[in-house]
Amino acid sequence: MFPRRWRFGWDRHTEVDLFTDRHETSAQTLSQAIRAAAAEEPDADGSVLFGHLQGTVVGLRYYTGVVNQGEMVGLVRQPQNPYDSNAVMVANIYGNQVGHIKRELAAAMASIMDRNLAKVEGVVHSGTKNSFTMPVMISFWGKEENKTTVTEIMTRRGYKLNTGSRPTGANQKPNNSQGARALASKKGLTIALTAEELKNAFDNLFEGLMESKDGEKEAAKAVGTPLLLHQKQALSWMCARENKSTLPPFWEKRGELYYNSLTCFSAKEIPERVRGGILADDMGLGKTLTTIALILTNFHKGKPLPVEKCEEQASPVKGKTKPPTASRLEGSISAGDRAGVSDAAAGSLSSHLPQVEVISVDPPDVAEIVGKTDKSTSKGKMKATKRKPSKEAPVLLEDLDFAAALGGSASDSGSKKKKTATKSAPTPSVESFITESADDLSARTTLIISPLSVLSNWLDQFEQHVRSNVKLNVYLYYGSDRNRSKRFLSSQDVVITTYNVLSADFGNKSPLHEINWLRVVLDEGHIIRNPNAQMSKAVLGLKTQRRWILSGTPIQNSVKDLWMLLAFLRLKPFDVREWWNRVIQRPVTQGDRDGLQNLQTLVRCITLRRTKGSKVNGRPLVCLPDKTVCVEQVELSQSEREEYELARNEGRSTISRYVAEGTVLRNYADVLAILMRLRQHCCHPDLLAKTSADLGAAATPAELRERLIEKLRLVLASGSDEECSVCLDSVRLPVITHCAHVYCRPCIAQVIGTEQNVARCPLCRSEIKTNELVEFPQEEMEEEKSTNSEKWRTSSKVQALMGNLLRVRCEDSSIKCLVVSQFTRFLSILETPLREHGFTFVRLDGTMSQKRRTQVIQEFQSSAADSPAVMLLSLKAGGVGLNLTAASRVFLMDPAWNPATEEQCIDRCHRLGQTRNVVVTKFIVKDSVEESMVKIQRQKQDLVEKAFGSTNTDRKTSRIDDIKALMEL
DNA sequence: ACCGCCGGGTGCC
DNA sequence: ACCGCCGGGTGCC
Repeated sequence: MFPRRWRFGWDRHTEVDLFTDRHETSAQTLSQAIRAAAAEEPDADGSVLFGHLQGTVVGLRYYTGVVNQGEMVGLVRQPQNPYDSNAVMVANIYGNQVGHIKRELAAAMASIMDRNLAKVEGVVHSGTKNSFTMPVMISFWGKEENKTTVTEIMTRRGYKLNTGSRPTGANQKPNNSQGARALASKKGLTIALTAEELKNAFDNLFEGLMESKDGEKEAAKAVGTPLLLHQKQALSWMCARENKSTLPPFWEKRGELYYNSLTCFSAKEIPERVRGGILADDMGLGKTLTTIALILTNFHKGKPLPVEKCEEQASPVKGKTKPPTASRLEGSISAGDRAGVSDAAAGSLSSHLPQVEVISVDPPDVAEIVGKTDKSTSKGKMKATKRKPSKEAPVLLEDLDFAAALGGSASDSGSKKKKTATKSAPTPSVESFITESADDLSARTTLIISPLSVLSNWLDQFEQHVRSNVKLNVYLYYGSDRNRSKRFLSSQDVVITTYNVLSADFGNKSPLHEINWLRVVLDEGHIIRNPNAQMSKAVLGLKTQRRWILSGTPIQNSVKDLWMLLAFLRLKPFDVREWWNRVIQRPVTQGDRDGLQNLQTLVRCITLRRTKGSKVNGRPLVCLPDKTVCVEQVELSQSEREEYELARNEGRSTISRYVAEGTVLRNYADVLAILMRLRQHCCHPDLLAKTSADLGAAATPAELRERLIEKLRLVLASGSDEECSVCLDSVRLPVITHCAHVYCRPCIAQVIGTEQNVARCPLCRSEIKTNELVEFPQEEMEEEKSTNSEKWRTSSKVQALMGNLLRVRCEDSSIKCLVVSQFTRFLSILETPLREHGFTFVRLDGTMSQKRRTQVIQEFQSSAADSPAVMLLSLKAGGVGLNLTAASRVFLMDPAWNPATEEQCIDRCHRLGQTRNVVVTKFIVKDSVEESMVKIQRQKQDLVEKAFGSTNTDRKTSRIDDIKALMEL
């Protein structure tokens, strides 16, 4: 009798769940259980298929979960099951239980699952209509080293793992490479992608994800800054993603059911929509502004956020001073403001005047509600909790935005005619609406989570882009005295905090995790890519209706990075790691084209990305001012020329000897040093001092090596831009091999890694080992800056630069200049004449701390009268993101091997935000190695443009050719 | 009759 | 479950 009674208990339990909250509790608890199990989900990477076997799902009649033909099911251990501690539950995608695995098999599986020896997965191919049992295909995946153990365990219990090819996924599609190849031969289908193709596919995954049909949308009136065309498109897209109830990718309606074509799962209820997405525009295209516009434009039901308007225009919002009237709100609002964020921002936050008036853009019902709730809360601020949907919801077609929202598409650009709105708003289909009942209209607040470093930027941008007469409640949730009142926070329009604060609060009665947000925005969302990080968990724990990720670089390393983003967006069913792994990650990493195709579809559906180069209707998103590049030939003085020729002849004879011997590559370090010396001669004689270590005759090969490496250290430490012959780009994280060749560490590591036996240097075929690679700081600290002005002397190139700088200053003293060199010591030399001629300047090189860099850039970018006019910039300093738009003249003091490096540098000022025409001057010494370098640069560019097909060997010989050409041999 | 066989009751873990 | 298994009813051909 006992078991029977217990079964009643179990049944009653589920029944109670069904009664109380069908869609929440029962499904939720199970899916939570699965989610919890999935948290331990091992990485699918590197797992191999051990084999598969047919099993049986029993007890179907006790559960409500149904499955379709070909549907993937989850196999979840149930150690607490009172009948059998080995129990394995079978559940569908939504976490609804389907049944159990038959006892004996479950026992075998349990011993494997509990010891984490394999990940066990199920697919149901037939018998889905059965009432009592159904067959299930069970496959075992895990680390290679566990394969025999797993096979043994199963064999011991009488289960044989089949290893032949078989359908692994839904739809009987092969998603492992063997299967794919086997099929390929039969059906002429695709074969697995190569690693190369895969990498390219990732790189391009996010490219060009502009949904062309989305039209544009004007921002609400409260947005003071006019949006650019592409920003209106983004706004339109974002509003549509928040308002329209399009099914998530791979879901389709089949009769009464919603069906997922990848997992073959179907459900009666509409899958939870992703209300939000990834805005992955390039930096500088205005993600922040677009987001601010979204907040103000798309409140509930597609209407603008009800904002109060200040009667008086008195508040000097743009100023840095705190308005005197701020006192009332100050106490509550600015509690955390001062924790290190700019005064200007804090000023704006508390600058709202008490006298308020509802802006009339809102339909009457909303206005009324605002009026009512106004007094119900403290101090005249709006509170949203009492807000309720108005039943009648009068449709005001005068409200273009709203009409557009009704029509399910945004307004045409510029078509402001009311009749357009009326016409283009056909009877809205139920489909295109938010299910209003499911909407919590009481949610008001947008929570923005950002890295600390850009926190102040948000505040600045709110201030800059929100009309100064609009009272937007923005609260900075930061600092030890931050206001943790839920009531207070959820009455704000916007709450901004950092990832660190969020994760510090998490699990600690965090108010942020109890509030029902209207919208959560993750700025630089790619930083939450590690699902195990506390930060990520804290982000996933937030309750919100709409979710956005802003990121210029959504994928940093691999597909894996994407999961966290999809999980945050709650993209069903991939927010559960198992489905993501099974349907996307594993197929993709194994090179399955369908998997990649699915991934692309997935990403495409939720992402908008435009790059600086993107075009809309054939026109670039943003028009940059002109850029002119000119070369200025520099003639060496007689004494300089003599010194140069001396060095050249010496070097030439050495190198021609190497060429004759065919040992150029073996003596590469020496060759580079010779070239370096010549290049330094072209700039300034004093550059040579430290790099002229004499090679001399070395006693032992080891000693020789030592010296070669030392020589290379000097070459690289001087800031020279050298090329890695693996990636053919400028070396990044340079390392020197024992044979004295320079590569990027990742590049050479890959070369060594892919070699089965002994790895050989790509340049000279010497044996190389990882532990023999010599590393050094990217740019070594300059030796004491003893370029004392007494011994200081000029050079032709210095003269040429100074002439230009003086001329520019004479013509227009507001023009700022970048002076760029590969040689940081050259920059030091240049400081003397700059000072002499009264130029204010700053310097940016690789040795500076991140903090100092930002400081310098800020100083330089300032438009203040006493801000620096010149920046001395080391060619490789800073990343690509550097913004130096204050400058409009660029002087490239010396040519780089890699023209792309120069381009990158120029792009730091010729980019979004540049208002002036940019003039670039390259100084090239006539009849010198520099001229030859320019020639080679051009050839390289041609090569790159003609074909990517040049192999490594081609490049190696061309490197020798380069050197011969440089020395005119 | 301490068996075989029949047929009804019953059924996940 | 159109099964297997259990256990009661039954019993030559």
